[in-house]
Amino acid sequence: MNNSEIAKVFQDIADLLELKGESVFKIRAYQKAVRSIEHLPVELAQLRAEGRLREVPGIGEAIEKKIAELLDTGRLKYYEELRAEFPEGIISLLQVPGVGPKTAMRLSTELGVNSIEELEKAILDGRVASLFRMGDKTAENILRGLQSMRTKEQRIPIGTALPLAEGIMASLQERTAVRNLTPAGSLRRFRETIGDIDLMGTADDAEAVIRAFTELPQVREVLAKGGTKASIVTKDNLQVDFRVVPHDAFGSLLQYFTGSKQHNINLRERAIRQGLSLSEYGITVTRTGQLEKFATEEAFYGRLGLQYIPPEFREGTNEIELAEAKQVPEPIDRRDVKGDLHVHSNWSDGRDSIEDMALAARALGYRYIAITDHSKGLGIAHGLNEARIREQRAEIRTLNESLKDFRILTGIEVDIRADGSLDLPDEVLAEMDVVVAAVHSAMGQEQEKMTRRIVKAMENPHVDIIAHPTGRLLGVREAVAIDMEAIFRAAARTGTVLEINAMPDRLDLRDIHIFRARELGVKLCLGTDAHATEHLPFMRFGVGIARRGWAEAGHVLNTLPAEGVLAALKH
DNA sequence: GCCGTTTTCGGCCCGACTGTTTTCAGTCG
Repeated sequence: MNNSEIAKVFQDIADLLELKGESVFKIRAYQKAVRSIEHLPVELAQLRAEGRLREVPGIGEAIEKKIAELLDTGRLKYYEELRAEFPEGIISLLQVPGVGPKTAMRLSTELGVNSIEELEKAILDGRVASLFRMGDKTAENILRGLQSMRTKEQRIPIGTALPLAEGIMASLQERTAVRNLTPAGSLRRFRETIGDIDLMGTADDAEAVIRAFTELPQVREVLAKGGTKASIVTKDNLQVDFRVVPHDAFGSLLQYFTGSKQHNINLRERAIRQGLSLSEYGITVTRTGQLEKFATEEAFYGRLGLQYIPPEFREGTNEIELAEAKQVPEPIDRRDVKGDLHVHSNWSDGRDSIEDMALAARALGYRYIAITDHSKGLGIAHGLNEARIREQRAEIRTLNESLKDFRILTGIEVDIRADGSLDLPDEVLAEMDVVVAAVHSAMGQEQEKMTRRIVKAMENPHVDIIAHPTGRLLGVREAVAIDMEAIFRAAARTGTVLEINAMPDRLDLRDIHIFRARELGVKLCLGTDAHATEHLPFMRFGVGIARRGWAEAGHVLNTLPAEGVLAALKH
């Protein structure tokens, strides 16, 4: 079983224990284990083999045993017995906003409702409202939750959410005197998908800013509106929560609403031991009841004796311990990136000329790009054969003579065939500045074959970079079946660079892969896979995901100047 | 069920909102 399957079992256990009315601390322990496992950069099976399961925060004696049982047998007796105590389907009720464990249990025992469909029926015929301590409003609230669950976009990719949030922030800046306007929540932590957009700001006149927010042209519906906060649904069907506080309390507010939940819980547990109590309003000294306010997050963390923790690190792993020891890494910044190593042109399936791509890249402050059009095997993308490759190289040479302070590297995105061989002969690859290799076909191969295929490509001395290593497309296509640990080890062994593809529907490698690859000494690079000039700025998404993988500038090849990149590539 | 620079036992994050209530339980973030 893999990590997400095991996490799912423990999530179910936590839900079932809630229905059962077990100790909230026990439930919280399982939930903590789930979150911990979800963010784990290594498979549990491997940790167990190394005898290191107990090093994972939230995994103790009991959960360690359960993981072992799941890994050995694929089943868990405790889980099966627990499930047998409840009607099938009851857990699904917990997915409905407004329905918690108490309500779910009553719906099941008193009304025999054990599915979303039965719940809807029971609301519509009035049975839910007739329950003791329930009423029309509660029933209606649940119905609304049920409908929003169906109609609302679930989690949307950050590539969609961030521009929408920026549009709203720009409108708000134009119309009001709001200050410190910034995203919070998962958007600020740069998770690859976002549930709701959270915005924070400060103002002298909070009410005026809130009012302007609810009257923005993007607004379709106002869900709630008060003196300091409001929630709206945009015309894109996205919920946006906005909160405004006085300037001097902004630090603690932003910290609180950035989360993650587990990070905040860990932070507060630690604060209690220091005799402090944390909230969005500030830090209270328990002994005196004195509330201290913080205008910045730096000051807030500083008061707790901690180094500042970048939002992308705040997932409740070991970031607080590192901040205590003043050993938080300095994550890569967009300004560190000196060039783009994965760019297409109209020589294959790109839209724009090489010159236009180069000029656009230079305008972004880059010193170089690598033109990596597709190879001939990708007929659908007008892949290049040997003859056209030579023509393209001549054009690049001419352009390089006229471009000042900028260099176009010659390259190719060569197709990795189903058997791991490459689509172009070694002699042709040898003449390139940069060889990027990628899988584009036969993506359904079984894990062992796919892993061997990519490892074989990495063993080719001319292959510098593996592009979008897992092949996933967010919300469209799952990652190919592949043994990532084996890929990382082969990359480290052969000196092959793994790409962090910045295209917002790819973000591949993903955060936990970047984390693990780094640990194993794998070189990384950033590439946008741009097929038009307006794709070049997608670099910021790649940088954001790299930061979530705790990557520093030194881990990423194209923070070097062009000569440095060429010197570091293996061929 | 986890965990420890107070503890191997006795703690365990904090506040807001809502609805159905006469003081609070349930849910959410």
